[in-house]
Amino acid sequence: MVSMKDIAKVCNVSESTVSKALKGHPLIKRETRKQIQDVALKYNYQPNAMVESIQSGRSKTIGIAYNNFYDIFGGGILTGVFEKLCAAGYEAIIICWDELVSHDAHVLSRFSRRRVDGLLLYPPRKIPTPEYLRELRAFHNPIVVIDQTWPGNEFNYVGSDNIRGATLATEHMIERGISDIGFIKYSTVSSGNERWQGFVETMQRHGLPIKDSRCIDVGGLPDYGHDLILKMLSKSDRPEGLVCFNDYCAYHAMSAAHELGIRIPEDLSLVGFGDLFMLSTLMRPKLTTVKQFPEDIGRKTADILLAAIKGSKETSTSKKILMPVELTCRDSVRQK
Amino acid sequence: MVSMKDIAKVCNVSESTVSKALKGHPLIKRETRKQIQDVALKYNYQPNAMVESIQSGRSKTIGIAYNNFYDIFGGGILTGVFEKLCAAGYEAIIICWDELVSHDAHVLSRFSRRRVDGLLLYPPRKIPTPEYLRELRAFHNPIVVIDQTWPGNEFNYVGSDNIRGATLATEHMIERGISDIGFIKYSTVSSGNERWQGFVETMQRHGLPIKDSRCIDVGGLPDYGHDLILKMLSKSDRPEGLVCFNDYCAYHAMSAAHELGIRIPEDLSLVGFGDLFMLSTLMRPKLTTVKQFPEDIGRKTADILLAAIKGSKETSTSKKILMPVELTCRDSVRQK
DNA sequence: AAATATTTTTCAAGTACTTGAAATTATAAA
DNA sequence: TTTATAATTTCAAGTACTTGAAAAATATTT
Repeated sequence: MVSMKDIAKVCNVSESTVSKALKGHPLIKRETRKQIQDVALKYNYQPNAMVESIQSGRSKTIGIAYNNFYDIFGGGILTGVFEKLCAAGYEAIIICWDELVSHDAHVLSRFSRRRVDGLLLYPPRKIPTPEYLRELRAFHNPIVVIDQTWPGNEFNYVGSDNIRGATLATEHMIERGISDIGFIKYSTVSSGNERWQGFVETMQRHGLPIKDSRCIDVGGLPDYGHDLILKMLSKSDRPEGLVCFNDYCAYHAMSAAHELGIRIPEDLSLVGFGDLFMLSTLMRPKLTTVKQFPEDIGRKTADILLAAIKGSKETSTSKKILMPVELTCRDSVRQK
Repeated sequence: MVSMKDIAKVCNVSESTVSKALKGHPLIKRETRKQIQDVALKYNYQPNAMVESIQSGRSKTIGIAYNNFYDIFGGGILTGVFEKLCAAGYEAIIICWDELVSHDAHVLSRFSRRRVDGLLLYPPRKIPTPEYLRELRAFHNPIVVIDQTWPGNEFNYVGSDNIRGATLATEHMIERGISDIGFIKYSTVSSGNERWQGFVETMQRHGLPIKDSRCIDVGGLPDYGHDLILKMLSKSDRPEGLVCFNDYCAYHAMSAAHELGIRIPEDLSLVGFGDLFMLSTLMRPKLTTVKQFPEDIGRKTADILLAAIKGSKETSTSKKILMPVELTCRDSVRQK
């Protein structure tokens, strides 16, 4: 790799002259500057970003603790995040969750050693452990958590407005004259509890009963609790409609219904959550679902993180952002 | 961030003593070493990886030019790549294709400035431009290209054995007594041409004709040429079977068939390529397809790149690796 | 106690730059 | 021609480390 030293030698000047010439310093004579810039171009000189980082104390790199690369929702988030990072001249180091926690030592040390300027957490659907929280609190740079929060969470947070989403889903069913509505919960994550809360509040507001036999919790279960769903639907006493924690649950509910000969939406209406690419439109019938905007979530997250990095010294209180959601009507809820 | 200087001050020794003590140098006295290590642990000292990089001339970072985060096949590749990188103590900087080429200047400069030790290219389905190739050739570190090659490609290459895959797909149809077989081509990428070649060779080997009216090329078309597929299938003179470039094409063929009331597999048999997560098993009927192993491709790619980085000076000839594929029989090809 | 050997620690230079101060060179005025 | 002024360029120190050589401290032998 060609360095400033090389250019200095070729141009017969000192390294500091090269340094100044390349950033257009006015103290350097026009012709000298021109010559140095030409030589730099000719040899395709690229400044060593790591040196700049050491000197400025800013690595212009953020760390992303990421669920996994099969996560289609996460893919949308990353797309939005990278768009903003690129525009700001930042790069990202991604470490997948399993690899992060595979070391018994410090979870964040790989990020610390690379001196990332900030941290973006998009963890898998798990409740944070105390050790992990302790490490996060000891981390000296800004942190934004996506899609997961917890009581007393002191970090910046960006996520979908889950309560509103569940409200939209439930009210849509009620509007279509469905009153015997069940819910597939996912209680091991915050978004799951928020969606459940939205469902409960909406049912109560409309004076509708919430029956235990129609609500199951598939949090953390393998295959999104396919067996549990099958069991609930195989009883003769089953709901007319099911609001599902997410599109995967809805998919399992739909295939369970297919197995049991239950027609959708005639015998059972379904609403999903997420509007995941390649999932909600591929199912037959196509899934009515609450649309989220992962790219917007990614962009917003990056904005907050970059702003926090810029104003590092100011002790701004942590931000909690709820991103809008929309109901996308397709064919899985019966007409009135 | 706590530095060696800080630890040296606390322990009342020089920085070089700290440096040696922390890497367990035997010249440092036991007690001194112990004390320094304890202090480092107490203050959670993390060495600055960028400094090590500058000194060693190895950034322990690779660059990944990546298609986009919605690519489910790419997700598998990244999973395999990251597994190997992590084990080798490497990190990766990912830049999505659109962002890479959005600068009119040097495409690879962002990687060069970060001094990546090697490059991994998983580009979108496009033929490389001459400028881009010129830049690649000028790049001083090892390069591995995934899933895309071209005549005279001088770089390392890892991809699925597309010819064999297409052969398996075509022979499966022939075995099931289907002889009027068409093909959905994707001629703007190398894998597309290889699959076409496998199809042609197999048909010829079995003495079966390849009819123009049954073969369409959807390379680069929006929506994987859905309209073209629809047009072909709406003629009364249509094939009994269609070998498709990939699962997306097969999906579009299937939904076109649904639109036209053509039954699958009774009236039309389909074989896809890829066995993409959430696609081939979600379609109804489930898709018979050629399974690829993206994680293995990722692992192999990382192995080759890391080996090339290690033995940088040796001028080993570039490697061309074809990864195995398998036929996964499901329900989209009619029984004999 | 002095000389020698051994152990332990520090110094200085290198990595690829940046930056303000100091030195050098060129130009203008006296 | 000397002096003052302005325009250029270089020096030196800093960033956070590593490394081999040199120095210092300690232990052993005579």
